[in-house]
Amino acid sequence: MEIATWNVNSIRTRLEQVCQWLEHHPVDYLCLQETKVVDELFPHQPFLERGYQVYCAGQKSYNGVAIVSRRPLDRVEVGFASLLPDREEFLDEQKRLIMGCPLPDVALINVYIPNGSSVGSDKYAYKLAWLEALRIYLDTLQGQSQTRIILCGDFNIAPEDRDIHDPSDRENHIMSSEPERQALEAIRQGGLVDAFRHGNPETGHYSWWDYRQGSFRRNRGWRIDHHYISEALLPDLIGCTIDVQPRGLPQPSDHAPVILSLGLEW
DNA sequence: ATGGCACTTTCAAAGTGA
Repeated sequence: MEIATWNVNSIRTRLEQVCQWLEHHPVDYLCLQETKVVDELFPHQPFLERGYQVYCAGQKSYNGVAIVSRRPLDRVEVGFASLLPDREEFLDEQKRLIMGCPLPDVALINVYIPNGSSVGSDKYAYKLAWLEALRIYLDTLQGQSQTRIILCGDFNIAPEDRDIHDPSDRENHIMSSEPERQALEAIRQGGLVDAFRHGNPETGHYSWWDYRQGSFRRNRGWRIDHHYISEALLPDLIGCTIDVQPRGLPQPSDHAPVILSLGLEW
């Protein structure tokens, strides 16, 4: 089973690149973030023609997630509300979470975690609240039925200094401040493993590069797009790789796709 | 200290991202 995550920064602008990429990398599930389109306008047809179906949860202009799938997903749900009905509704107003089950005891959760703007801002507080809700959501999901979890997406957090080209001043920087890292660590402590870091200890591997200052050419990036898997899935882990090729195309997304390979049988 | 680049939206200047 192959699963990719890719923040495409508008699915309609990136449609040709995404379809091209899928033809060379026919993954089973492609988890998209920042689709930036309402569901009625999501371009289903190009994916249907390539043997995929689309589960999407979008909004106008901002955010939006989707799972492009080669097989039907069971129990597809959008947002926190399906498991956390008492949670404040404002955390589901922005379309940032979609989940479905490839297998009865495996949940695939695709997230677009808030950026947070700057440390200490209102958006930063929203990001931390969203992360706390995600932690409770995952605990609830795991606790209910021993579901194994594949959690992927754009986390907008570099977990460690080796995930940043230049970690100086990281404490005051969005995506690397200590409260953000601790919030992600609290999620991970529910028994999740960073699939890329399992066997890739060295620095210099990134998934996002700023559009400005020739950041990609100079490999001045951040590793903020991740796959986390339940420890119970570790025996099935084959590998996790970042495909930097699309980032070098004309008019690219600022993120590269990250591919998870699992030896799971259908 | 600021902007640098790209995307979206009642079409063009502003909000957002990271």
